Amino acid sequence: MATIYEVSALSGVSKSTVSRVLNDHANVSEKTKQKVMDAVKQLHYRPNSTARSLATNRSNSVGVLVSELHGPFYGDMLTAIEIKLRAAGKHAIIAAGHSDAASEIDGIEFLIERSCDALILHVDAVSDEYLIGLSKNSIPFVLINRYIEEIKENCICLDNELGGYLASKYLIDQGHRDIAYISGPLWKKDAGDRISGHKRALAEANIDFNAQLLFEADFKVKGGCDGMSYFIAQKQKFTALACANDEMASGAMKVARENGIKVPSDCSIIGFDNVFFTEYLYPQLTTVNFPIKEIALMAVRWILKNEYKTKDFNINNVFEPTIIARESVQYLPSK
Amino acid sequence: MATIYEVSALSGVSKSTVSRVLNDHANVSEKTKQKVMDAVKQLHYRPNSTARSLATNRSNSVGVLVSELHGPFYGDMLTAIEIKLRAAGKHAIIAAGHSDAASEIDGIEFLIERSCDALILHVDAVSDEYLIGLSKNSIPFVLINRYIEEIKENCICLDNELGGYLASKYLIDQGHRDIAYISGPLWKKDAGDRISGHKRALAEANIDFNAQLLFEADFKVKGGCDGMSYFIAQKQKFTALACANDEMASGAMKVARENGIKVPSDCSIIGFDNVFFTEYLYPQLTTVNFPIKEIALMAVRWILKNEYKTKDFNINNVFEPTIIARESVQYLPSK
DNA sequence: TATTTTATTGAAAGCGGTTTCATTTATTTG
DNA sequence: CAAATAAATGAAACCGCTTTCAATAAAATA
Repeated sequence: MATIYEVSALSGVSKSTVSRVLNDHANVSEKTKQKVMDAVKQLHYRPNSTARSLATNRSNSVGVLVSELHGPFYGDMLTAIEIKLRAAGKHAIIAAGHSDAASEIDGIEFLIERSCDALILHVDAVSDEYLIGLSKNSIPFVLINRYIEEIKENCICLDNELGGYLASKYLIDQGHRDIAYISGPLWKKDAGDRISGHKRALAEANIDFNAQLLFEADFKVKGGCDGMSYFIAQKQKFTALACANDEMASGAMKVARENGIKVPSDCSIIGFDNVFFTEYLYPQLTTVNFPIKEIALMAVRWILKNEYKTKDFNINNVFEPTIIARESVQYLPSK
Repeated sequence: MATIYEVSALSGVSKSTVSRVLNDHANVSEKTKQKVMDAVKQLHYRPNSTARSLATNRSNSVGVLVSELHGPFYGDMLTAIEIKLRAAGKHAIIAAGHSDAASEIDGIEFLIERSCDALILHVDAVSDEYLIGLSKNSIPFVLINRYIEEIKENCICLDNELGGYLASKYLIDQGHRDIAYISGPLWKKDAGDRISGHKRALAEANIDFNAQLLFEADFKVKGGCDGMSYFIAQKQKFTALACANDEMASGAMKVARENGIKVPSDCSIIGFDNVFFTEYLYPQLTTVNFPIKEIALMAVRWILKNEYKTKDFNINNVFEPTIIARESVQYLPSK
């Protein structure tokens, strides 16, 4: 690989000048600029990004830490991030946190050590305090899908409470009053918010919250299966089920089917997130849209604005969920 | 951030020695080693990875280029790669190629420019020649799910032909003789191999290949829908359908259902890849297992062995697919 | 035309490490 | 105990680029 020295030698100018040409500095005559560009082309020269980083104290890389790399949700998120970042000439260094505090901290430190300029974090296990502390550090970061009052400027999230509310309100509007709920792990902020919304909708319709109709699961298919099995075993009456995410909804649907419960005629089900495969379930899943792409893009804009001072983007910190009505919820005529 | 100079000053030894301690070089006395470690701890010193890269000409980062970042398939792949790489202290820089030759080349160059030490490529659009050329370059790379004779040492893949064969053979063994096939884009090597396997299975059972029962699609859900619609419109008789991947199979199942065709009683369907959600479809999809995690891990081992000379791993270049029997294929009694 | 200004350029000093080579100190060996 | 050998350390060069600062050349002003 050719270095700047060789370009300098071949073009007959100092490397300072070569550097200037390469970085579009003002005050370089057309003539020398041309000489340099010719040499660059002839030598197939490409600046060494490491050396450049060392000199500028900028790595042009942003670290992305997500709970998991697989799963329908994160894929869309990473895609959006990668496209936008690359278009800006930056790149993504990724790491997974696995929803475990130690592992998440480990991941964050790993990324910092790799001299990322900024971070995009989708973490749930790590404490608010840790993140608040991190914000006093020099490395800027955005938090996806998590709201912490003290550093709210760094948060880009969905209004999960509203999403939970909308989902249950939708069921209520369809005539349901006995609504079971499968939640995510309650120590996770988003899971907590979603169920709060659920309760608000119930309260608003004067429906008492029945703890028997709540099952705390894991946001995974397995949890949905377990939840539905639990409700069936409980012999509680319910005509609808709200799930805190689509994966659990698909698990619940599966178990319902195995137990001869028809969806939606015997039991309506609503999910949350609107991941791609909800459309291919049978029946197609009614759910709450989580505009993850938009949120991910906004996170990148935040980075571009705050770290790379690119343009003065408008940052929208909170996104609103909406209902995606499909087939898994049915109108229940009042008796 | 503290630098090596400060550690040197505080511990009272030269930075050469500090560097030695940090890199576990032999011939450093216990006493100085201790002094240095104390200073390191006191200053919360962490070596600057950029400077280190510049000096060693190693970035400890490997570039990962995949067609897409989303989709069930790539998620599993990235997860496996990230975990293994991080455990080895390396990191992944990711980029997407979007199954477009220009974009893939762009991505590869982007990664090279970012001074990755090695690359893991999952590309389909770029030509064999380009990759063969690249192999003469200095940057080592592994190719996932693609076999090119000239650089077969760099290829880690599934025996797609065998997979295609097994799928159709399985259908035939279940008594089917009128088998429709929805393939991926035929210019893609894996799609081509899979259908070759299909044809081999047909030939072996003395079934004539019927071009009317072939539909070339896009490996996406949409393609599966289109394929099934096409076959229905054609009014061709078929009792089973093999799809070149699971996403298309799910699309086909959906359209079948919408047209009152019962799966598997009216039509058996088999997929390919065994992505996570196949289990949650209704009926559960019978498919061909693509051990993507194992393949991804093997790719990392390849990199560790060939670029970082870690251990002398055994490299397995070709993996074998197996049938995962679930509910979507039914035995067809011969009349 | 002499004097300022301004536009171009180059030399050299970093950026924060690693590594070679020479030197000093500690150990062995004869 | 002197000489030879091995172990431990430091000085300085280097990795490839950016950037400050000073010097030179060109253009503008008086």
